[in-house]
Amino acid sequence: MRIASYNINGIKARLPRLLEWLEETRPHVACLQEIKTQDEGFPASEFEKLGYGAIWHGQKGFNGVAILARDAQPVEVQRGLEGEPEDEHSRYLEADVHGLRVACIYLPNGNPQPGPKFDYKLRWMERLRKRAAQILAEEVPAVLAGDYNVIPRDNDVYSVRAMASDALMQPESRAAYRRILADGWTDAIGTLRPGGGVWTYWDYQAGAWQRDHGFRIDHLLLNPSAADRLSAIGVDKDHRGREKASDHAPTWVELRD
DNA sequence: ATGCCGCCAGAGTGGCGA
Repeated sequence: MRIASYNINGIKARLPRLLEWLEETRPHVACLQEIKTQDEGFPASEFEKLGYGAIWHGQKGFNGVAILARDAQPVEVQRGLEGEPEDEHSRYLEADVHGLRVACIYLPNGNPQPGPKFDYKLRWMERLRKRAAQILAEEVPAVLAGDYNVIPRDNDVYSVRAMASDALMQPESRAAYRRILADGWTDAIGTLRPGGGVWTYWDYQAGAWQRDHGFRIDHLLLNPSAADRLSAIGVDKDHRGREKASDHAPTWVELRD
């Protein structure tokens, strides 16, 4: 079973590319981030035509997450994270589907740092950690998939120096990420590719794609029962190189049945 | 040092977020 995470950077602008990717790769579950649409604008019928059920948590203009499932309807468990009732960003959606608990995550970027956006990022990570701990206690196979906006290690970025002051690789961001892992989550790609060099994002600017100036910020975290079933990981890198592509590439894990 | 892109308001372009 393949579970993919894909920051699509606008579902309206990306729809042909997204449908093409679904048809070509047929993931069992696809977690989408940055759909950038209100709930009314979500093109559920387009996914239905391809045999995908969906749930979504939209927002006007930016953010927004969705979970698609092949030949199944995800059963929503939670939307949003507890801890800040005034936080209206649509960044978290959780469902049961295909015998798994799946969370779709769009973690705050946090730039510029230092500043209120960075503080929000760190608070959001602690709120996520609390929810993740509750999921661990349920002991169902679980995957936390999304755009974490965290570069976990120095070998997950094309240039440490170029990104040194970025919120994505500040020590505080990395420490918060490591705390989640230390609770019992396995970073699937980090674990199967300890040497690094796997990118999931290439900026639109500065010819980053052509120069292969990328980094790894899209992660799939597995609880122990899911990690026991991990058989492969991958990045659908060729989709990043197509016309009108997202700046992220689809990133996935394969779990044994 | 800079290079892009999607979305919004509101009808040009500029602002925001990334």
